Amino acid sequence: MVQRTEEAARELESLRTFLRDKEIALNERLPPERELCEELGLSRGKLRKALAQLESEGQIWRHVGRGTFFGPRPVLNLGEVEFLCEKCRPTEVIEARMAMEPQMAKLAALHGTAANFTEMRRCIRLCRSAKDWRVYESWDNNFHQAIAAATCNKLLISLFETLNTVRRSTVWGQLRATRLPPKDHQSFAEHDDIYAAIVDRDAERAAEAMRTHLKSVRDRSYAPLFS
Amino acid sequence: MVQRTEEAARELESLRTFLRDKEIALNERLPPERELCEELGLSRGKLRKALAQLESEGQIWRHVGRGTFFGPRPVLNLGEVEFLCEKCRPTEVIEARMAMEPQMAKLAALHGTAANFTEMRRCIRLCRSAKDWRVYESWDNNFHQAIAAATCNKLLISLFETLNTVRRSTVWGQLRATRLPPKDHQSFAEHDDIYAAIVDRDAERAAEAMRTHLKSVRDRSYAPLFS
DNA sequence: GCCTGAACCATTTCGACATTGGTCAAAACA
DNA sequence: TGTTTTGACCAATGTCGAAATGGTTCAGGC
Repeated sequence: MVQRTEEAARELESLRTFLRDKEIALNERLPPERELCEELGLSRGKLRKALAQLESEGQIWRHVGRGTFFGPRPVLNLGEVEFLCEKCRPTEVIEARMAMEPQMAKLAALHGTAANFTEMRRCIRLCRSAKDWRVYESWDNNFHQAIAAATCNKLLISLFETLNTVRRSTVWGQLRATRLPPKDHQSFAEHDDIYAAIVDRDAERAAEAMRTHLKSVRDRSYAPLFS
Repeated sequence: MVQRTEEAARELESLRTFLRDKEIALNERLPPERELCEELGLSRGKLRKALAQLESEGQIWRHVGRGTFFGPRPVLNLGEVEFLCEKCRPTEVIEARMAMEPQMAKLAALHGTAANFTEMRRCIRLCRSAKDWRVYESWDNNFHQAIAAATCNKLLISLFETLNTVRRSTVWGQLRATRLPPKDHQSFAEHDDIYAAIVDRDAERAAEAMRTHLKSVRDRSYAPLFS
């Protein structure tokens, strides 16, 4: 039994080193499974197990007929989002978030289920334990997405996914340029406040906590521009 | 000169009667220009002039490589919107509107330009003068879209277009079933209030007026269900 | 019992070709 | 001379079939 898990771990590691060495870019498609089998000297079954592990970690995503891709799964059709990304100034993104997210926090406090709260806790926990700014960003994203899910309103969820995708692309562009520090203790406390208000079913407090958080994010993001 | 305009008018009328007699459905593609030329016995130039007139009236829309279509131009990719229309309950649509539109009214009060205000006035005027519930709905839509445009935030505008398209489809379904009266004096006054607050640059009052309007719409739409 | 390899499936991508609205210039017409 | 028609061309889109891809199943082998 130990033999088997050890072997699986080695296969997983060989896949990870492949991604690192080949310097696969974000959203880039990696070779089809059948080619990767030969390249890594694995059977397709073994390879698929390793890929499944990476997928569960959110490192890659797969789609029948399209391929396997590096990075988080895009939630929406890329065409429109690319269009929006090009046309939007970063200030527009934060303005849109400040318009939408406090209202969604309200609805999350009103309609959220226990499962939604569990997911929020998970995101907060993994946000805190992130050793890398990239992983932190990912779980921060998931936290806000979890709040959207808690509204139990499919239309709002879909709208927020679009907003979030645009946000992610612009933020990532910023991060690559400015190399922000990966850990941000202020955001941790603010996330806690938002979560507490939602679980308490206190809609107004949830909206206010979200507003405070977004203001804080905005000031931190754009303060360097004026200093 | 009179001869020529008379002739153009006759060609335009023959095209209108064609649309009526063939009972072209909403969003249906009508025959390509080259076929229509033969069918109506017009040269392509004449036909295109008549088509341009209908397009300027908003009756049809055209796109290179796709064709000419009956009805208002869809503002977004239909695939996602159709998906959302099927999956959304009407209560979700009004909930999403109550979350987004008051915030957008705020931003419209802050960032709106004179051109935006002129467009809002036009929509309000044409809303009042509408003799048909279908036309009324159309200009009501345009009014809310004008408010979105006044935020000067391309991302929010795009998000609202999606919301508005979903709303339109569900509202149209309702209307066809329940045959609501086309004129609604309460909405007229509410539109005026929203417009006045935005022009006064009073963000909070604009949001409150929008909230009042949406509550009123919600109560009128769903009151019949509980009576 | 488990792994392997191959085959098969549903979905998607890609390329070649036909179609369509937009445009222009020469021909035909008045 | 001025206008309209006609045909041709262009860029963008739809169409359709072949190839590619992830997901699944199953017989064969260790």
